[in-house]
Amino acid sequence: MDIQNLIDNTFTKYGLKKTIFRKELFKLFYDSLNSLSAKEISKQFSSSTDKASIYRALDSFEKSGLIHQVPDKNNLLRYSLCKSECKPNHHVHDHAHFLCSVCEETFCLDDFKLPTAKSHNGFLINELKIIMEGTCVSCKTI
Amino acid sequence: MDIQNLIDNTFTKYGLKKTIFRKELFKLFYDSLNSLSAKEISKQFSSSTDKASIYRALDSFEKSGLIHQVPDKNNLLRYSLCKSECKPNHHVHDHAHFLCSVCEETFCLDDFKLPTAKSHNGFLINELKIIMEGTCVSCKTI
DNA sequence: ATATAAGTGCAACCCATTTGCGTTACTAAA
DNA sequence: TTTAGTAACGCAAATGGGTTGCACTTATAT
Repeated sequence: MDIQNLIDNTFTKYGLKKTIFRKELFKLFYDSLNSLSAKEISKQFSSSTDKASIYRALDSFEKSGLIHQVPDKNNLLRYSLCKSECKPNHHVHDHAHFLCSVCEETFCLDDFKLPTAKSHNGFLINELKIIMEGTCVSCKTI
Repeated sequence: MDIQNLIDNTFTKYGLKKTIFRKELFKLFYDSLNSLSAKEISKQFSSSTDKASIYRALDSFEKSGLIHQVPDKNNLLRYSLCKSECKPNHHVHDHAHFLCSVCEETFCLDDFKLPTAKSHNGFLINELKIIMEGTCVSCKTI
């Protein structure tokens, strides 16, 4: 499925209007290797694009299962494109995240799978995250 | 070692002045089962205690290895008392953290140990965190 | 005692994110 | 194709956690 069809299908499916801005925002995530923060997104659009629109679009994309929040070194809201397994209001993320201390990028380590225990000492576990910090492959070799 | 001696020893050791506020702040952590945010701390002191003093105290306690930052559901700065293994500028935290979705408390799961791998697919790992979300023991039984 | 430096309170600031509101522009139904 | 309904928009103002500058206070060492 190419990106235009993907946008058409998903936007229709979840009642998202196909505005120019939202279509381009989705494409930005689609083309991006890593994650994006509101500030980084803002730089990709003209200055007339309001930050409120960006935050609202991110929020509704997340609710539709298109993108998911990833951790950020500076506690910013930061998102990545979801895999196809994600559904509205039910994200499936079984991988660890890596924060690079040098370039401050966040990477999804898709092959680092998370433990699946559902409880520990009486604590009921709904969600489990593994967040690593260190130096990413690219920064290591500079 | 009782708490007064503990305060005397540690404060002296790390050049922290024994002011009334900082001694009471330390005691608050010492007496608290879980973690504390600046806002929660603020409620425990008179309104003349400025938030800047709280943040500065938290910062210097952390640098001295007395408390460590723990994750928070709402991205607030949140701290817990350290175990004795922590040293100034060198925290040793090999346990997972649990965020309760009901009471929003953060718990240290001291017996849930972290993996110790130093690298993954060329990514160099300095630090690894495991953060669980769900329902804590107390909230489960309500 | 006195000097020094850590700690305090106050006010102002920073900056990411949110909210209110009136307007615009998709979309679906007539 | 027109039209009504509503998602999304832009703008401005607010919110709120955290920080900073500065003058004043207080603990501590000599």
